[in-house]
Amino acid sequence: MMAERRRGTVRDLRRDNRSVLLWSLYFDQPRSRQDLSRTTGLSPASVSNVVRDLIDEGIVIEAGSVDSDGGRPRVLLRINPDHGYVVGVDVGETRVRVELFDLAMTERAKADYPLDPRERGVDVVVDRILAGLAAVLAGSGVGSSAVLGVGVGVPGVVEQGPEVLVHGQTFGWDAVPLERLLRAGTDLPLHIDNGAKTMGQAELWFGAGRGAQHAVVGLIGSGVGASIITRGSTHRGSTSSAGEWGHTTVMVGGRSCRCGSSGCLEAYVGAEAILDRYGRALPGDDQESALAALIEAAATSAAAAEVLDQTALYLGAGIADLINLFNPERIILGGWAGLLLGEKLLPAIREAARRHALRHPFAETSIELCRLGPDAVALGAATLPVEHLLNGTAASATRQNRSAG
Amino acid sequence: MMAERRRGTVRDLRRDNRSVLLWSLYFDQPRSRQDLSRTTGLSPASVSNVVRDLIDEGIVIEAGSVDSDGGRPRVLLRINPDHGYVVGVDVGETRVRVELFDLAMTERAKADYPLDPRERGVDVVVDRILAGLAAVLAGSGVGSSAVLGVGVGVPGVVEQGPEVLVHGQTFGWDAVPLERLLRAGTDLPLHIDNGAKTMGQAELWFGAGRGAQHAVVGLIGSGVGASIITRGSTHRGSTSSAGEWGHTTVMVGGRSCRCGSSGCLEAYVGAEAILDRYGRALPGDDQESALAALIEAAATSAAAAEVLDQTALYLGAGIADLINLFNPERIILGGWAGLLLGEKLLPAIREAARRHALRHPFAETSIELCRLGPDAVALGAATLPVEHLLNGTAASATRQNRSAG
DNA sequence: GCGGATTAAATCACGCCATGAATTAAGCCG
DNA sequence: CGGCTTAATTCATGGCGTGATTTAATCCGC
Repeated sequence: MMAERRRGTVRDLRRDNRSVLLWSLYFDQPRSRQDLSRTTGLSPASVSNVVRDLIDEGIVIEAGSVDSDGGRPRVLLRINPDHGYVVGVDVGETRVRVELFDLAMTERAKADYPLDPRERGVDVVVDRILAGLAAVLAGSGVGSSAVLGVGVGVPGVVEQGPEVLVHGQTFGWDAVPLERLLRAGTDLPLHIDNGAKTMGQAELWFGAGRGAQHAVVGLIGSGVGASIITRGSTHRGSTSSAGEWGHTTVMVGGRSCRCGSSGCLEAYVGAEAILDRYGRALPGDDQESALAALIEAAATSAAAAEVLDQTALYLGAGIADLINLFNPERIILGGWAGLLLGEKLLPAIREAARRHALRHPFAETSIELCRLGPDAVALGAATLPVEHLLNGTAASATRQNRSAG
Repeated sequence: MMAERRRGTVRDLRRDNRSVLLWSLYFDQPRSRQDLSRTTGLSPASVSNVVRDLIDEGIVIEAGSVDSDGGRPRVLLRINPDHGYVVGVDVGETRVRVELFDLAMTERAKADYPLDPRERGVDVVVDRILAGLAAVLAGSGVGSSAVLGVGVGVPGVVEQGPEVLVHGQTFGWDAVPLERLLRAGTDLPLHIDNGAKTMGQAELWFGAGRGAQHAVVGLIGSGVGASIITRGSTHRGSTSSAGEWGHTTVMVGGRSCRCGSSGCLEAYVGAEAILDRYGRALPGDDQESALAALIEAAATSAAAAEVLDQTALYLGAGIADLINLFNPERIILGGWAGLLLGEKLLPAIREAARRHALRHPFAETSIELCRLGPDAVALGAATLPVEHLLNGTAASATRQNRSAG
């Protein structure tokens, strides 16, 4: 049942080498066999052998050749974007979004369902997801058998045990067996993860985190979360709940937080907290436009400017904590509120972080903004099945199970 | 030069399997081949083959057999404690300690040199280390060629680049090439690391952290540091300075810290800070006895009790931050001050951590005290060459270089 | 337009590996 | 002292990566 990743046999060696080649190619296309041999350390002979298999399977295709001056031209290789398709689902606080991508992560179809805050029941969300799945398949003309898997990003903690359980505080979900519930409506491989983590992975693969081994993607919306990347992959901790940056304490005995504690970072720099600290009416009927208005007002209102100054101070301290503890190469700030704040306050945030972090690790860390838009949650969710394809884990096995089941 | 860890060839596969067997055996001795086959997943045939090599090399020896009722008895295997020896060095703030162990980590010799705070120059420390090395070799009768390597735990950040550099704030060291300097006096393999990290590794291997995949070892002395273990090994970050727990901000705009920032955890729960916060004269001419006296006084003095209550509060908040960010299985509290405080305050610390951490990850985390004494820094440093032996990296290569040089 | 030079890629022979099956070793028990 | 049982080794087999060799595909100079 459990796809125990075996090691130790000579066959696993091949799978690993194959995986190394696929990863290398996926993030640097197109490339020649020679080039792959150099960067992976595998011999040209092995690259040839493995690539032949990959071409036979249709994962890799030849893509023209590069001119030479006096020798056989190098044939360029790339991942076949149409070898398979992946679906990413973003279960957000106000909507369920489903997107279908090819392997080059080009969007091929999209479906969007608003989610009434009063009806965040599991069954409603499951319905939306399955409806969206059917819609993107129909809309793109992609057959179900061509889909490698479905990634789902959800709010709350996702416990990756023998049965995947979702604990979503904001949704009132407690130990919801989302995978099992979705299984009733689809037999595609499912990958469920926390939305902040999928968004972090999207930034890591395609955004501001490209190439980083150690990074933290901080997400500021109404609340505050983070995705922590160590050694090139997302840190989950012992029960998959790592990355709760928003509830680290930056002020012992400070403002009370909706989590029940006090002095949490989220109680100062979350959008809700910022607006609450300002304490006056602002134009805009939602948090997003209200925060934009507050930032606008800071040019003329001392009170607004003061709130933003404080926000930069606390946020800088929170970032400094990440730098001191993790020593990352990069801190990437995102989320809708993070981007709004970052555009205006990034210099102030950097300065506050500098003051609160140790000199040496701070000097080695760059603080940047996310490069991908709010769709990054779905995009990141869609990378989950791709990750399995590149690793050579389960993908084909699950496919077999599926056709056998 | 650089011992690039190769992968991909069928030979590396053998090295990996060998390593798996060695690790498995090292932490669960003695065991039969059968047992090893079961727990590692390797076939009995492979275990036999690899073990034969290991016995030929002298790393593993047979150690009796287990009675059977009606079958050939299982032969028990264990690591040969005398296959080689390792040296651990603890460069502390007030002394240099050098210890020699066999592979079972039984201490075979020890040398101790006080370090005058006025003479913490690099040359003095190097002299002490080399003198201690000579002393433990002489004292144990172990020949230099039988030593697998020397681990050195130092205060400050250790940058593991092409040349190992030590940045020690308390010692006034800036980019000190300690390895190169020691190399002038010995040709043994050297492994240099931060003292908090070596101590963390000692607790992970032999103390309160045994078996944990994710843990944080928090060390409280005059200052505050930590060793963060993720996926079973120490997290170093991009420039090896990760784990600076003491300088995370628990109180924006709070007490100023010797690092130049303010509101650092260390400015509240470091021994120096605690004594400073109490602000009255205490019996005892050093921090250690003064802190003990303060804890003693808390039984009768409301002011002393108040200081300790506050300490537990801040420390609990700091621990909660670790829990929220890392979601570890265990938090292990150590350092001389950490142990003093922990003995009295552990319930209060746990309660403060509970209040500041999210419910779910807190419930999955145990908060304990270190089990090893203050010698753990040297012990942990000595595990560094053992780690290389178990991994099959460099050890033999370095040995060859040595005899060739 | 054609051979030689040049570089890329595929093929081949070899050595090494893990493994299931078969075999040998080493003890119990009646 | 033979069966019986279990541990450990040995053997034959199929895979694998690799350096050396061969084939493929281009350019260049004449």
